Amino acid sequence: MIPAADAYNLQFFSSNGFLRKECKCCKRHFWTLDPDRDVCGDSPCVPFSFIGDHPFRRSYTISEMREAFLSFLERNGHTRVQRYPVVARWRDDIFLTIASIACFQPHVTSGEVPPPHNPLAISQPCIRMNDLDNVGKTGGRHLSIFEMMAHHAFSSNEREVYWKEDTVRLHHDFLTKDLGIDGREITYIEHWWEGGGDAGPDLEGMVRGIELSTLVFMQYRKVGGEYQELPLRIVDTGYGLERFTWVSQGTPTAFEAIYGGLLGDFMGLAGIAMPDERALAATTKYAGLMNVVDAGSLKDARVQVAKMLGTSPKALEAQMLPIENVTALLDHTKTLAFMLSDGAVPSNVQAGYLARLLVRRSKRLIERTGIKLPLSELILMQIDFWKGQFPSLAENVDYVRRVTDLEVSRYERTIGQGKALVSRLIRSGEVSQKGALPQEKLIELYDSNGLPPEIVKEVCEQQGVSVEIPDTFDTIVADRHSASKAAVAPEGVKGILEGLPTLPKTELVYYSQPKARTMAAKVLYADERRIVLDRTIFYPEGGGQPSDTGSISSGSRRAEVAEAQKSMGIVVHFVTGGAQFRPGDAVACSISWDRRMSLARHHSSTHILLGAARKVLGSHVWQQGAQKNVDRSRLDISHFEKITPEQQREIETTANRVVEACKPIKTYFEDRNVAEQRFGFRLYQGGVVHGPTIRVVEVEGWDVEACAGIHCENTGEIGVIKITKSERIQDGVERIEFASGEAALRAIQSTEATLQSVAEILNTPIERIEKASRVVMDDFSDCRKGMDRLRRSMAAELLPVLASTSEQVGGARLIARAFGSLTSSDLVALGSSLVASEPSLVALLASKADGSVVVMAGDAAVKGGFSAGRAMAEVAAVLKGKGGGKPDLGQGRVPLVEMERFAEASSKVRAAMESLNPRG
RNA sequence: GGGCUGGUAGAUUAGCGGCAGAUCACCUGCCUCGCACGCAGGGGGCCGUGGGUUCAAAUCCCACCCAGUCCA
Repeated sequence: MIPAADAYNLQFFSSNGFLRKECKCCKRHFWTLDPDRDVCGDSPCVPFSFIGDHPFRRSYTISEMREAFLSFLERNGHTRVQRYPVVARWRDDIFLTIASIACFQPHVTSGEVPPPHNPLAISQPCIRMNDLDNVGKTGGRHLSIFEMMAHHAFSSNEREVYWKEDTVRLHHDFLTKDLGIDGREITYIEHWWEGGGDAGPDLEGMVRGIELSTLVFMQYRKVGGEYQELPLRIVDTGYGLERFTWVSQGTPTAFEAIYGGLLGDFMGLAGIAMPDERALAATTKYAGLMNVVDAGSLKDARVQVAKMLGTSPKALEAQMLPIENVTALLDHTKTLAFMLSDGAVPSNVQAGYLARLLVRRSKRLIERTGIKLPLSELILMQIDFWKGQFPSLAENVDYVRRVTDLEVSRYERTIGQGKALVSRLIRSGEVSQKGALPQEKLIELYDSNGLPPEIVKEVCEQQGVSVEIPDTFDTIVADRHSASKAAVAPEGVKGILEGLPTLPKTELVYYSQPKARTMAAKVLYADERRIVLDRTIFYPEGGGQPSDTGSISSGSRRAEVAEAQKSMGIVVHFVTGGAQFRPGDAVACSISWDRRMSLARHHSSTHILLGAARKVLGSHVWQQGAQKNVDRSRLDISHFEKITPEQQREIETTANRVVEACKPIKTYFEDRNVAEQRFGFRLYQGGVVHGPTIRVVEVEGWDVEACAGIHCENTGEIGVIKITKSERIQDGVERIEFASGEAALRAIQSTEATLQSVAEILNTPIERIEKASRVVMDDFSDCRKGMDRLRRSMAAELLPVLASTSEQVGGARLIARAFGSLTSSDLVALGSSLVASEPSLVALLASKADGSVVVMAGDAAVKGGFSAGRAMAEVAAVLKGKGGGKPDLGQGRVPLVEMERFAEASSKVRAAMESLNPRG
């Protein structure tokens, strides 16, 4: 979209003497106080020029800068807001908090929920993984974690907070008055911003070649290709804390400014000294100038910098590479510290996968830098370094250490197994013949076995096999996946309100009177399968809790309610026989009480179990999903390893203690912002909750969640909770299945019944069932072994007897014999002994017990051209059976009655042997 | 959520329709003062589970379970 011509024509600019210019280099428009300036101020149009010469009044540390910003805004009418988690659990479209505004999407930006304060100021740690490869190579312009300082103002038609003028003024004042930057150093580049479906004009604040801030004015929603006005006009600013700090210090890279002494610590661990500051500064400047994006442009930059310093690119690389690795590691470990402390569980899905990716990259960086400490120690160093500014980081230290160590050992195992796989592949012939590993294999090893190409190359070259890693490796992997991507069929939204007139919202009596079993109401709408009432006690399906069932009646008229659904605040009862009712009818409602109580017990149990799991397994446990039902329910939780039987019992015991304690379960509606402040984001276990008010379910002193479901009023009503099963439904997610109340009793009884019937089968009392089953299994095993031995000895004993019955046929000998009670494998065992002792022998053996026939031929007979398989086929044809095989062995089966004609079969084999050339 | 591998003796694995094998570890004996020693012999397998196809399945097909891995 082309923004309106006056979108950036601010009073602020004109009255303060700003001039609008066009950059002679990139042609973008920008505003400046300097009449002589003709470039926009962004790199690559101008180089970084703050290194060693910063334009601030003084230097700031990270925490000083953060405080300067937040207190400046507080002085200017903003309220400071605490940072949000970096794992964006309130969003279903992104995994990580990627910007400060992400904290308020979608509920605040859509206008549904008021912001916690308006205007507000925040410094939000954000994680972005899209430029991981560049981290460390650009002097700190790319970081996987950074803090976005921001002031946000949300204006509507009812209330104007502030818009462009005040935003730019605030920005300019902060930079000039508080930080002491000369106004002529600052340029504002005109830009159009779009993200997450929203759009608006924005101004980029540039100082000395680096973008310090972005001032976005969100005012459109992009629907299709059209821009529609948003109900809110949102000031979405972003001030890069790390960049502000960096520029204020003028250090060669941002890492000195961000990490201070920690950088030196990491360098010390890697045993390297800081390289020449000139080289560092030059590299950073050039990286900015050349807009390094890939390996190619990095190489170019190196050549340039080397020329400038009068050294060779190789020497420069040798000097720079170690520090690039250390700084990247510094960045990755900080990101991990935040993610893991926020409870991210490394896995193969969602945010967990990003955590896994970072662990693996970091592990490789550790190896390259030669650091001897385990990754978990480095992450703990980060926590130690940052916990003063972010106290919550220190709360999960045990979990962070355990999960990191576990994850690293998993990675080592994967790599170890992968290397063995590569070695086997090399030995397998196909590869060793060519002396090169096909590219297809290289891709497959990565895609299926997680082996990075560099490691494959390393292993291969050690064994003299060449490998070529294609430049487009990542693209090839991506193509592999996009080709096989199945079309996702969007599920049609059930139009439960389809065809209904406009109706008022239903009064939800199940909330105000949760113990009401019956209720009088008035019909507002009725057709054959749907009834809408003015009020209802039927809980509609939602939040993993199924709907109530029951009946709606009036005198002799009665409709059975199979299900209730809610949409737009209206509860629709799905019934049979709804046509009997008319709008205005007074009706009596009645719900199936046993069902309701069972559902409530299971739902309350879910909350109790979640709390118990958190207590037993750790505070990284979050609900990943749940489904309640009348006799079984399940709760999915995030956890990094299989729940052991001991842990399962402990969770069960802990949960039942809460039941026994008869704790009150309070449910109430609360302002969203108030509830968030009091209970934090633990509230959102059940997923995204919409609306300005949320319903809080509080198991006193145990668990608090935003939840719409129907609960018991006291934990004692649950009676008992029995965990029936726990399983791993995916990496990082464990499913706990359980039953509550009477259903729990039934579950226990059913297990007992199974046990009972097993005991009957084993003919033993339950108390001795373990021992008895062990004896049975041992006996079974002994029997198998005994049978094997018997077979072998039988064959050995039959051997001489049978051998003496052989007759000479052509150049070979034949033994043909049908037995009464052998199996097919007995025949094979016997036959193989026979032909082993006499290479010219052909054995035709059959069993009258099961109709199996075996033909075996010794080496000499096979060399002579005899085929046991073909002979078998002929035998099968004669005896109306089926069979075949290889030259040395044929097997088949024929109907038992045909066995009487075994002699015919043997003459057939004899004939086949006679036709052979006796000398082979 | 989607894709791809793989599950065979305690461990690592070969076999990929037709007699379940190897190496290490284990046990016994011999040899050496001893070196992850050498030699001979031995024990140890519901070939992940359940169906199906077949005369015949570790092997092919389907479903499930378990493990690993890549992508969003």
